Amino acid sequence: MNITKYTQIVEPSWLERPSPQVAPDLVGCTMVRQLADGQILRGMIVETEAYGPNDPACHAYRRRTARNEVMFGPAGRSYVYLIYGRYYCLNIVTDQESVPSAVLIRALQFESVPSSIELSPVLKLARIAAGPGKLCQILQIDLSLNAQVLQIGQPLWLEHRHPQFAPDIVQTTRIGLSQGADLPWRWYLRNCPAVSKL
DNA sequence: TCTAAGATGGCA
DNA sequence: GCCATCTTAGAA
Repeated sequence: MNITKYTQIVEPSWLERPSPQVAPDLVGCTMVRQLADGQILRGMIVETEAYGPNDPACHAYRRRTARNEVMFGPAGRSYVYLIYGRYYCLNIVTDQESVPSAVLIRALQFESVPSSIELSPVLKLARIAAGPGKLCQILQIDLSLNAQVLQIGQPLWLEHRHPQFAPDIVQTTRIGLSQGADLPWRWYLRNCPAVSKL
């Protein structure tokens, strides 16, 4: 089975569901980043978390603000934010318009080291995009990629997983939260070295 | 205006 | 375990 050669683009309508439904379905899908020079980077999504309405850990829990605005918009756009003044995190906006909801992409698995990346021994390939901040570094994502429509020809888009690929997905609680830590809204591919060790 | 905390990651 | 680093949102 060649997962990388299957390129069925994810349409916004497929993302118009509650984030806890979309998040596990995104595990095994491919995140695609096209740089300004045309170079394309691809990584398989191996870890996700859902955030949604009535969720105390969601950035939009209290009210609509300039930062979380895109979460209230239509599905199929990016939501990028700065965390700890140091790293960016990438989310996929989900659900119906006006319902603040998104899926955080926490880890990607690459099949080869992107040529845009400084060397890096093969030993480290498995973990070059292990973590929401690290994957944004690899994909060269910053706030300029916030609120972008995910479609081919844009800087970012998603491709469905191969129809014959049935990932072994584990469901558990989210990471790094002080509120809403009890909700089992994190999913990851079992036995994948890029997944957070928690 | 002021300030505490944050969906992190690297290093000791 | 600790800290870099700075935006955001809630409090005052």
